[in-house]
Amino acid sequence: MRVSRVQAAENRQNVINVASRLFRSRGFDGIGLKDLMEGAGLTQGGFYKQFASKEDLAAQASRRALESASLRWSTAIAEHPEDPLGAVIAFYLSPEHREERMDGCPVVALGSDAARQGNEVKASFEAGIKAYLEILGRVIAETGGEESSGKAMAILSTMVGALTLSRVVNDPDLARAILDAAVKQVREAAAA
Amino acid sequence: MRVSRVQAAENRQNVINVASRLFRSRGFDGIGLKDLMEGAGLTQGGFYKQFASKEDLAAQASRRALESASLRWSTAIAEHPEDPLGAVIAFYLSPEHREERMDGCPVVALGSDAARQGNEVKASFEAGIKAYLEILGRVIAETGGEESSGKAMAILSTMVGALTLSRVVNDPDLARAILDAAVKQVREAAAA
DNA sequence: TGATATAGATTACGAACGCAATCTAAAAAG
DNA sequence: CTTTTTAGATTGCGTTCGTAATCTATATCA
Repeated sequence: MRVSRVQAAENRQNVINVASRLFRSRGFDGIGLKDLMEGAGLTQGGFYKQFASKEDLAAQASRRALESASLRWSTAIAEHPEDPLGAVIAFYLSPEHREERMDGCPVVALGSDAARQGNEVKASFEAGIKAYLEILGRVIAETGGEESSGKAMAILSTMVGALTLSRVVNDPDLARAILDAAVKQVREAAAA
Repeated sequence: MRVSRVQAAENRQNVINVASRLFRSRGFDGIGLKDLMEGAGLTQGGFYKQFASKEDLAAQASRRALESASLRWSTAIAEHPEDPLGAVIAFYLSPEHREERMDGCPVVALGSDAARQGNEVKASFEAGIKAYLEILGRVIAETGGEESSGKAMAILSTMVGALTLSRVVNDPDLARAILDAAVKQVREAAAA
């Protein structure tokens, strides 16, 4: 059945939102177009009226996921203006974030997949990473010394790496120790 | 055709070695059993005489990849006993390693895929990560202060995260800046 | 040494699933 | 009312993992 123009646009956005979560939880190759569309309450048939290809959707879903992720950073910071860095660390390097693959950071959930994708997907990630870095750079500029750009890159690296490592080990104690070690190093690096 | 016992064992090892490289370059879901076996000069049919399932092979290939990776660390350190940390950094955080997905660090090449796999695959990663941490811990103990265990975790996080980030962006300058920033932070963290 | 059982490999097959394209019917827009 | 746009069904074709039947050279044992 057909729906109104605004409805169609709404459906399209819904597909992107659903895909941004399903890709994160199962990987780009881990879910097919059929399940993807059904997850949005539609059927596979209409897919190619909305997207050029699966990779097209992957690029758009990646952008959406990264936008929502950096929005989460901004929100956390706005809620704790007295300790912005602590606010970001508190949720990013938490055991909860470790379990929350579907709604968590797309760089960790899809990083190694994204490295194998085409330029469109990478462009989405690049934009999102730049947004992360800008936010981090502002937070650090207030706190510590200079060269906040490079420092932001190093801190983001530590955070992404720690969450990645914590997810690929079985031992929950080791996972937690890695996150804790990262918290400590990020604090020290930001203050230096 | 049937081959000798030692030949069969050799073939088996060869499949694991080939898989450890092909999985890294295309992802666990990015390559099928047919291409995997053909890459080892065999055919798809015999696969289940050697492995219980695709995930079984994934677990064994992951272990093999991580063993070869930490061997590379040890070799680099042995070649530069005067600056072991610098030796590891020099190749791990290099633009060459960024391009070299097929033979590079499996944590970066397969990290987000591995997080979605079962316990066997994760066990392989956990063992490899512990090997990384042990090597790093020894290197740091010589160089800087105490609490080398947590420090090693933080440093490994930074290295894994930086290489991951450098691979998911298109801009080569940004990729390089991220690696350089990580080099700096790792040096400082180790000396602290 | 010679007969036999069997491991290792091959081809073939099946059911499910992948992405993509085409066609249809219907509703919205003009 | 006519044109456009859309959801959805259907179809096509390749590929996926896994199983089964077959073949043959190797181990094993008499």
